[in-house]
Amino acid sequence: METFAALADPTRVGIVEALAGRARTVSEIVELFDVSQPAISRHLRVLREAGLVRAQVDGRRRIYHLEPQPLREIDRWLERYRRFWARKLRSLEAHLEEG
Amino acid sequence: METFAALADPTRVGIVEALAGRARTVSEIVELFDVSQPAISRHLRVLREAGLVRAQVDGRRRIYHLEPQPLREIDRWLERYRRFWARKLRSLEAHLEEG
DNA sequence: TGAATATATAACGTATAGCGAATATATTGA
DNA sequence: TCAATATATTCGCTATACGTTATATATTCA
Repeated sequence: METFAALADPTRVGIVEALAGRARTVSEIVELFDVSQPAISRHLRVLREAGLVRAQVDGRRRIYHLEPQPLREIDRWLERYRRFWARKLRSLEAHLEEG
Repeated sequence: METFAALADPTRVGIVEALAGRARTVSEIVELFDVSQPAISRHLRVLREAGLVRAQVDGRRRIYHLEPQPLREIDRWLERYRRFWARKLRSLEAHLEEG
């Protein structure tokens, strides 16, 4: 899953979180982080290639939007593991009742 | 989230998936992939440090188990984004009805 | 005890990631 | 048209990731 690699960098996770609030231009995103504009553009490229964001061209600006599909795929991947923590919770409960 | 970085490598995702079936020794895991035993041990270390697996010592063997907690944190992180794809689905439905 | 087994670590090479500075490419507006 | 603005790309650097081979550390068992 390329999505995990795209989210492996904390700045990129921050960008995704910022775009969850609302769409933003590159300049707006640059203001949020303590890295240069080229570095942000590179992060945006990685996110774009992973399908996590989309750029809407508006004159000389690019308005970046969140694309939830890859996150949804992670959600589906996690399905298999939900029973694991359900089991953990049950055994924790059993332990508490017993103690 | 360190978990994303731990899952950024396909071999490590494969190990997590294998351990979802059942706990396994290092040798068993090595058999599943086309990389050397030291490479697997390194991947296991990354997964261990991210809290995704736990090693139970059994003589000279280590039995690796899945630890679901970090995956559960991803699940909770995704919570915020669920409304995004719900919205997308609604607008898709609206589009279909209209068309 | 000593050979075999299971796993981890060390050492080293190469590829890739991430950064800033400089530069290229559009686009806007005076 | 030309300067300013917005963004992307290139370049060069350093750090880190991942792989293999070699080796270290336990542990088992004949």
